Amino acid sequence: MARAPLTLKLHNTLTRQKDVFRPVDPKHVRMYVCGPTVYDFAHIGNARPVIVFDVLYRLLKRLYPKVTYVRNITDVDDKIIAAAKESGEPIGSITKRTEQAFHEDAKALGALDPDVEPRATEHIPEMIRMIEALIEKGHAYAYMAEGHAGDGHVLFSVPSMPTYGRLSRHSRDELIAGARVEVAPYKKDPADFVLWKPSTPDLPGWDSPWGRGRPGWHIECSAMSEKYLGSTFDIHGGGLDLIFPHHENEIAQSTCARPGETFARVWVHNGYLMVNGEKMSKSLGNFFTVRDLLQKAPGEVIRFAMLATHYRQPLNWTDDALKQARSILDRWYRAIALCGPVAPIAPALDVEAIQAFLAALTDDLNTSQAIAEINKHADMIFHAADLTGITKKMVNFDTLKGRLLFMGNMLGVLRQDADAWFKGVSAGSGTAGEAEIEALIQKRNDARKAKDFKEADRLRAELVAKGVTLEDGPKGTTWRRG
RNA sequence: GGCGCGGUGGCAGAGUGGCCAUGCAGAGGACUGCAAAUCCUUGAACGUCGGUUCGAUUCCGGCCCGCGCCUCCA
Repeated sequence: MARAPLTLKLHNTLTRQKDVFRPVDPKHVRMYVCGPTVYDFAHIGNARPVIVFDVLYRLLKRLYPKVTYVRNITDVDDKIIAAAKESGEPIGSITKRTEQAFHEDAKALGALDPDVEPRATEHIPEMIRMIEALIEKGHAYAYMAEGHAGDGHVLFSVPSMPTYGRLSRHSRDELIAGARVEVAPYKKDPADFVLWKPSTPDLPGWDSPWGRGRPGWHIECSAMSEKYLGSTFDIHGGGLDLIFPHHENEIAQSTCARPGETFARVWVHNGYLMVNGEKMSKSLGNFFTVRDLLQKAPGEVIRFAMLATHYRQPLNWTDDALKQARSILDRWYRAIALCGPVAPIAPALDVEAIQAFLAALTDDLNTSQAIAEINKHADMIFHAADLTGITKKMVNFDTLKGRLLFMGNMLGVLRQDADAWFKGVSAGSGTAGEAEIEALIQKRNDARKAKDFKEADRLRAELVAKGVTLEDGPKGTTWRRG
């Protein structure tokens, strides 16, 4: 069979269209994604990019020999300071605890670890050096006026960069016209933004040429992406809401500090997570955390619900979406179980089912289409399992199973044993012990043998009440939770 | 005010200039003591008004509706 070439296409926010992805170095693809600010538990809006870029990471690893994925931890920020002030908990304790919680959540959602996870506080010298380079090149200025408000600020000079605003398609003039904030007196231009700000003795701070202070919000990503990926790299990702000002300002910092470099070539942004038709965000207060959700559903179900919608579409989070995610995963696990305990065979990638699946994923990460392809393949297994006699003997179930697992794993699901999936105690399932369940089933089967169907149905009802569903098959009775 | 996104069958949600999404739910049948699962069959959609076209849900324009960014946010 002719193997169709797999060309990855990604929607690039810079061009606002799907472009063929051409890495700077096809032997080594480099990607940076904005990670969490560690001051509070991750909500599911934060979880979306974690999952989306994890799928992209898995796909890139499949397509290229080497991938370096960097996701930062922002552990110095005014929101963290505010949280510490409010609760009285020391900053170091908040950031450490929250970072750990984030890692637990990411793991529960089936996300692979990034290759590098740099912390902002461990890269202050790199940031200071980049700010110095910007000042040298006339793209930044320090406001030094001892005793005056604003002393010790360093600002990026937006008018010094003619192409400022290309990513978000805002001109400097538009920004100023639409501005709803007062212009700080230490800014030369209303659009200028902070690279470095002074810290009072009670606040986290580092010595710098401009006195004791801390970095502005955007500089860490410029400094850390450069350190680990170089001044020009392939993909920069994050949520839609980071396009402006965060990513716009990163571009300004990085390209002005390193003339001739491109910084990120492709910008990939995931859409918002909505709840009741409104964007979910911490500032609106209409959010729930990944931890809360993990009490209601297994991480795999949450992850799947996230992938059922294309990553650039807004995703309205509902209980029903979770229910649907679970039922599709049930179907797939059922197909796996039907294949039997055979060892799955790693699939040839050029078979049609896999080609169609990969074609969907490489088309700007069309996970919805990819899921449809897996459904078709699951159907094939169900059909095959319904065959009888010689035609059934001709079916190679370990190959079919191998393909299904391959596709599932590309999406980061189907990670467990089918038996564990159906019988394991998980979030949202019943907790009756297996021995107790097996005993009731035995009693029911005795009743069935004695044709005491009234008693058999009573026992079934008892099991249903415990969250157990029975399936009587030719090989006996099997059960599952849910 | 400026910039931008979206409106697909009962629900969720892809996609396409002419034929199929996919899943759930629904209807009928097979199987089953009854179920569950599976199989077979099946109905159902492209906000609105114009334009381009042999033909538009798909391209273009107006309108209506919803949402977002311009300020901290994934």
